[in-house]
Amino acid sequence: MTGKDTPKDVRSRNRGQTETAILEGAKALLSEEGFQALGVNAVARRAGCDKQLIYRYFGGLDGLVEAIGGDLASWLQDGVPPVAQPATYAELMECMALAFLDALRANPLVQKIAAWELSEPSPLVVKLAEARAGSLARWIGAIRGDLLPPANVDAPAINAVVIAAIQHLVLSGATTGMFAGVALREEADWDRVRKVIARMVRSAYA
Amino acid sequence: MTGKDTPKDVRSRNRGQTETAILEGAKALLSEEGFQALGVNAVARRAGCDKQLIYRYFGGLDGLVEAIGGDLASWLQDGVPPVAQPATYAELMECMALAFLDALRANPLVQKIAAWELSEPSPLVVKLAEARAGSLARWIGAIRGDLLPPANVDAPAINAVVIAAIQHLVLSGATTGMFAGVALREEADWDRVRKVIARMVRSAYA
DNA sequence: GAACTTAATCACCACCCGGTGACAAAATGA
DNA sequence: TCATTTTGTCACCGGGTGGTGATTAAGTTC
Repeated sequence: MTGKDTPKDVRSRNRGQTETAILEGAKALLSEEGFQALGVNAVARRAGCDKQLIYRYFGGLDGLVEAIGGDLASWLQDGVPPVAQPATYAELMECMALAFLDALRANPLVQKIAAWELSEPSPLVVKLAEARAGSLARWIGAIRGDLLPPANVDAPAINAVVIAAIQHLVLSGATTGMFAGVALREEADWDRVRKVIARMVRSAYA
Repeated sequence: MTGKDTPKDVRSRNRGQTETAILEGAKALLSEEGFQALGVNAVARRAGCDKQLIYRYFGGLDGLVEAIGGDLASWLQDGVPPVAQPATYAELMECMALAFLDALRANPLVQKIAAWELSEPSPLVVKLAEARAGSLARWIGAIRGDLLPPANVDAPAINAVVIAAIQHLVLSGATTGMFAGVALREEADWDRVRKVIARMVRSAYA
């Protein structure tokens, strides 16, 4: 312990470390304040460093957002427990819809990104949209297995409608706590939604 | 024609006129550029007057947004043709859902306001949300007539899910032109969505 | 025509934003 | 020990924003 003691000071002056500090700061800021607050100055303040480093290490906000998109690739695989493989495609999609609802509800970062996509069609955010869509598609493909949808229904469209409804209800619940007169705050409210969605998915594939 | 000719000059220097110019300018700006661009300076530029007048006549942006909300009260009644009264509640809701889809798709102003609600829970925008929700509730109440939903289903929740799906698909279509791998650009794409939604509403109330 | 009210404009403020260049300090290598 | 590269900080610029007097110009009334 002659020269290289106090290892916690080593943490400073470390590029990789500040890179992750910036990235995590940006993700936290986006989660908590929304995309409106995602600026160079705000991220730098949050990460506790100078904004110049954002330009140096990420090439500006664009690159930083792209990095966030990269982290987003597997947000579904992690949180969702391995579902017991159901017998029919209808059961599978019902269970998938409910899992998606809980996963999205527990992930404010993805919520804010989804809201961002609906508000700003800038090319910057299109990258994020593609990342999220790809993650969703991969997730569905992974748990689908060899089950096939009934031949006489438009399964992709049905799934899009179901996912759209879930996404919108979760976003509305997070902001206003209501939608179309239905409360979306307590867990009982969400049980109500779960019941209806399960019923609709089942009957749509019947 | 001694003194009061050139009546087009009279249009200037008229308070009511510039009030509506400001209000219409704000609505147009919101429709075309989104809520991010809705600032005092931008509205004044658009309306062709000084921003001071916004503070004088509306008490700032808040009052102006409130005025927009007031204009929003009857956006559904106007655009929707009087529906031929159907026989069952399921038929009624199916027809209402499709009418809502077209009405929202044709109204970029309401689209932008809906996106605003999902991105910013500020009290300013809550007023707008309430105005929109009230308009929706009144519209449904007006065309419901004496039809009652089946007793064994949670009709409000089902309707909320349907409206949420429609709203989200319309917003996604307007910005990214896709959702969950399903294209939302051509009219054929929307026919696909219409078919699926009609089918799901019908089966949900069966 | 003069006094007064109202509509509209202008000039200005502090503040925050994104972005950049110059500079200090720590590590690295000879 | 000295030179070089890397990491980090600071100061500054132009420009846009929300917000507020002070001022000018057009109607209105007597």
